Amino acid sequence: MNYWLMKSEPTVFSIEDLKARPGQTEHWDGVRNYQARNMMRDQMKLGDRIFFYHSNCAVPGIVGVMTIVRESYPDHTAFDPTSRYFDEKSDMGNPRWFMVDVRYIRNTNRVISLAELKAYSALENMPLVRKGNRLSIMPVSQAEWNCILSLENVP
DNA sequence: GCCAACGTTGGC
DNA sequence: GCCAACGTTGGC
Repeated sequence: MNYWLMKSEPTVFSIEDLKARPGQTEHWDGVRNYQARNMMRDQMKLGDRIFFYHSNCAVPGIVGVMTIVRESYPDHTAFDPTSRYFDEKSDMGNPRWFMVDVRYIRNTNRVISLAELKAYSALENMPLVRKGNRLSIMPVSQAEWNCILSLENVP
């Protein structure tokens, strides 16, 4: 099983939004970065665990855990001219962008903030805490996953 | 292939 | 709102 972290701006799509969806499941559309796409398309597998991260908000940080319930398939919003994610260069015969379906598992006991994550040397290699890195989807190692979960109950 | 201009991300 | 960092675009 692989571990991941996925970012979303809570004003656009929050963990509460995911929790409220039918089946607590939603497709993760709108990824328009090749590195992130490649990870979704080639490496994300059913059952993988994912940290849900709230970005661009008052307290950016990890807010919950979700899992993959459908592996990659074409992101249909790229074909929709009315979508903010429309990409005229993606055609249905040879889609450029992909997405996966994710399902809510749980909220973390508290928000594990970016500021806090930056304080742990065990996490210093995560793209998340590296200056200038803007990857919206990134792999998380087993050790990093365990480290982060262990912070959940730290007051 | 180079690189300047531009757009986006996302913390602060 | 600011701005640093980075990715993409397009002229040449």
